[in-house]
Amino acid sequence: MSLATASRSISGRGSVAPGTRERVLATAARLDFQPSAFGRSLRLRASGLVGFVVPDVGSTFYANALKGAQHRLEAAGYEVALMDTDERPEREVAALRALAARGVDGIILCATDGSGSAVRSVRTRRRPPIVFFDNVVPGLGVGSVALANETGIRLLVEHLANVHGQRRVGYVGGLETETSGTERLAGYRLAVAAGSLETDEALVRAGDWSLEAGARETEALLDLAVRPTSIVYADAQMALGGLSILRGRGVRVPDDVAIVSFDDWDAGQFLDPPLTALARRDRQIGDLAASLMLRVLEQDESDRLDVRLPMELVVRRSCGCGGSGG
Amino acid sequence: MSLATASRSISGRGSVAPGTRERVLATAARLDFQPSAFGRSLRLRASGLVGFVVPDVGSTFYANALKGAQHRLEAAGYEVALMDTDERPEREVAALRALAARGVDGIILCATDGSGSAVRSVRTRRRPPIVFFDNVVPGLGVGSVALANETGIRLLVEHLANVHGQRRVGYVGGLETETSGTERLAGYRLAVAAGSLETDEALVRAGDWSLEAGARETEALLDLAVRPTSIVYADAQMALGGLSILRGRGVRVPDDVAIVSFDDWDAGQFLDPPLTALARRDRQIGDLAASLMLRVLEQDESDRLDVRLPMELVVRRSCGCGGSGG
DNA sequence: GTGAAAGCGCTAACAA
DNA sequence: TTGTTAGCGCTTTCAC
Repeated sequence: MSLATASRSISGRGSVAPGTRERVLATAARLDFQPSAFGRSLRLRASGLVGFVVPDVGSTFYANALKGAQHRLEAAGYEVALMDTDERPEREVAALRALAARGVDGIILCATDGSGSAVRSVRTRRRPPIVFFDNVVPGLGVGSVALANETGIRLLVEHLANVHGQRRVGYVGGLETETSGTERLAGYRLAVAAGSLETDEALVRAGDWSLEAGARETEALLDLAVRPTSIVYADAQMALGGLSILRGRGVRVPDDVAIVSFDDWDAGQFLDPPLTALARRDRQIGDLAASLMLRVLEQDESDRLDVRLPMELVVRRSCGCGGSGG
Repeated sequence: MSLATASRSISGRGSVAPGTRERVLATAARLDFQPSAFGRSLRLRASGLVGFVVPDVGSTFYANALKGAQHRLEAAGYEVALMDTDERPEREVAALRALAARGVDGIILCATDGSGSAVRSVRTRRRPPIVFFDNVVPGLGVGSVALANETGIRLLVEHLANVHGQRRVGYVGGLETETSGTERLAGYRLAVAAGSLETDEALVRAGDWSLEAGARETEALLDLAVRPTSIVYADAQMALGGLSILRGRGVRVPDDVAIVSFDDWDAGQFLDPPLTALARRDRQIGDLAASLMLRVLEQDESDRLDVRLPMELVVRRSCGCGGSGG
């Protein structure tokens, strides 16, 4: 019984007599034999590995997106190689290089550098296909999945304006190096223009998604000669940071200042006051990104696909509604 | 110029004339050459990869532990291969097998199956060293890092008893297939006994760490002929679930029922009421687990090390204290 | 249906 | 210092 037959029996390719195969499988089991991925990948020039690159796995959004992608990919026989860029372009470059060296078959990437210069700067011999998610670099990669950032923020602003008659709405944004940041900002501006709300550039603050930034920028907003009567936060972390400042300063929410935020999450309903926010399907975005990748890997599809996931407004009390949660 | 010289120049091992090396490096850069990890690992019989296996990356605790481990390992030139078991022993087995096939140099494992039968059932030819974290299988592996579960819960119960005069304290526990579950339960029983509190088995409920379990078991506690006057939750998710039930039933917290919980996290202070809980250093546990792993991988240390991270009580208002947060 | 042999990309031992 | 060679574990022609 030769090496070749053993290989055929275990991999299932090629033809082997049923009896022989059984014998091979039995001894393999007895010897705790597992084919080495190295030899296999080396020979096959494919690793069965898909890279997944995010700015921060510590964020539940990315962690859950990862889970979604992992599930889908594992079902298709792939494993995922995770890289965390810490929101730093240099680390993004390093991650991309490392994944290429590891021979991944594809990369699902949340770009930290929206201009795409990080991605473009990485020159490697093998260039695995890239699916962007959350932060998209236009024109690059074989597809993308992202949230409907712009319409999401518009939903928020329009709710404040139309339902609560808000005219002076502040905005605490995320990083503008990321499309999730620029698109949300664009959504704010569009909504403000469309609703003829007050357009004061002092109302528009740039944060970096963090609790601290939320606190800092909220303070800036409160220190304005004329305060906003409501604030839109581009993510939940910053809303939390803002909430702590508002509370610390004795500002009543929503009576003095109403607040709403982009991300929703489990605990939103338990805050004081319960937070009006946009719900997203964390896992779905990862799942979709994985599906796009598999489409390329398995079906060889080459037409690019760009998916946008709609957001749903979850009304609670921080916007001024009397609603649920209490 | 031969293959060997090129290899030596790039890997930095062996001696090469400075001029030659420079020339090699230059052309390598020009050709975007990267050594293939497959060939390298195959030859070296080492992958530079460490597996990291958790029950749920979606949980911020594990996600941050992962980040901590990743940082430490990357600094030492390793990459991490993440696996998510979804809290299911079969998946733990599958993950362990997959990692072995991928040739990881070591595995950092949060066991889902505290009995260790999952780990033990995995027979592979190469057996990478295992460092346990969070959930430990006693006697297995080369080391472990976990939280001081028992003393942590005691801190909580003792605070309720000594500061707030609580005598009838309910407990909503986690999975008892995990050491984090059994140890926390043990801590509760110890504290109850030590403080001569009411020992009614109906007060002790078993959950599974989830929001839903927290809600369900809290209902059971409220439906008791004689309600507890306070509840200890073994994690924050369940505390959140409990909070929603308490609120829904119009039970005042902390006046009617005081609550405290094991995990603390960013949003704890913004809840209504702010949650008294135990703070942990999420990333530190991952970092430590990685250090233990590196100790084995790099220094060949063979004496096992078992580390317990102390917990710190963060007093807010849900326990009955008048403290900060509002 | 089965076996022999070549080769994927790399490095280490040895020879020059 | 540099080159030659063998072999890590696997799969796949190509004979048989």
